[in-house]
Amino acid sequence: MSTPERLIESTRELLWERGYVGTSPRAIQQRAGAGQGSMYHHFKGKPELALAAIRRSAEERQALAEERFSGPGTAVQRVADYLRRERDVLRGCPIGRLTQDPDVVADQTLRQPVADTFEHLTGRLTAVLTEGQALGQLDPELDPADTAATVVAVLQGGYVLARAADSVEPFRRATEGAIALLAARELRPRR
Amino acid sequence: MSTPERLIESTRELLWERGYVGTSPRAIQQRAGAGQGSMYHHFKGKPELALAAIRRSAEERQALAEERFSGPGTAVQRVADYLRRERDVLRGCPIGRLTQDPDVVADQTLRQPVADTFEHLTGRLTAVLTEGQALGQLDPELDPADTAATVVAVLQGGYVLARAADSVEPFRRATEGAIALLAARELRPRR
DNA sequence: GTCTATACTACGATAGAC
DNA sequence: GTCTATCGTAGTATAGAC
Repeated sequence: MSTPERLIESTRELLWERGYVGTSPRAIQQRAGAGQGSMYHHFKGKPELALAAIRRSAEERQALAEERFSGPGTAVQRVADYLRRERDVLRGCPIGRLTQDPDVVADQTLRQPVADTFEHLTGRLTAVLTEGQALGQLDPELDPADTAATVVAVLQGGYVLARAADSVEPFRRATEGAIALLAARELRPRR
Repeated sequence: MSTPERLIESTRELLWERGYVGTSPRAIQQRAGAGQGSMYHHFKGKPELALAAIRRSAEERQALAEERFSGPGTAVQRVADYLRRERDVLRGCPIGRLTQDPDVVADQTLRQPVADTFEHLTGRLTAVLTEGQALGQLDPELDPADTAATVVAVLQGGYVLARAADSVEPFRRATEGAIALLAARELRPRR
């Protein structure tokens, strides 16, 4: 891997683990096996490097979600698949994490990819739910956009609860609870 | 207010705004209007001060939640009241925020009050839902513990979405979506 | 109790040699 | 492109005077 590439990847890992304030240029260089001068040759500084890292993580996250949304099954099944996807729950969400970083949230440029990711996620979920209603799988009374936001929030909140408890159990409960609530709104296929 | 008191309050504010890594003894002293020597006279250092601050915020949070849970109304109404409580959404949750701080999560002593808060919250919500079932207000098929975790997660995730979007709108959608899902499980009173 | 002085490390970056 | 030197500021604390 090239040096800029290694720097970006190291930054991604560190942002995930320690956030923006907790990530120093020094730490990035060490993890990337690059020197001081090397880093500042390829990037203007910490903010520029962080932006590259955040953008990449955001794209990755959106692609990962897409895999599940475009899978087989009814609307509820696809949402359930998304919520049950294998996740490294205790590590938390590399994107959601950044919302707790005042320096990221305060900087329009750094916040944008984070905002985009959640908008994209919510939008795709809304589409899945709307489609489910159109196919007669799902109660038409359900508000797709609100419900989509609920699903994404359960996921993000599940990470929070899991890290607080140092256990995946609350995450599992939260997601299964949401799936059950959603499943209750499924319609029987009329034949 | 006494000096130790002012130091704790300043630490609470800073932990909320900037997290553990982002909060320096210097900043605490300045906000509290206390000198270097003064702070180290009353507290051994940053971790001890943080512990006092986190404990206080955790207690405050639990008390605030209790107000809603012990209010009037059906189970669903009380949960809805809790979710709709006035909140400074864009500031985020002072407790949930700490789960993104690796130094807090890694330290058993600092993490404990955070874990306690969410356990207490989930436990009380579980009780409210169980009571609702016992009173015939709520579908007995609903799993109270899972659903309680879902509700707390929606709240925490709602903060994340709101901060990402720099808008309270996703928070509102997520909570209203959850309330609607829950309301659909209410039973009509038989008379 | 509070203040000032002092200490050492890390942060975040620039300069200039190679 | 990468390295080393250097820089000024902040982090986190201790020591000792008042």
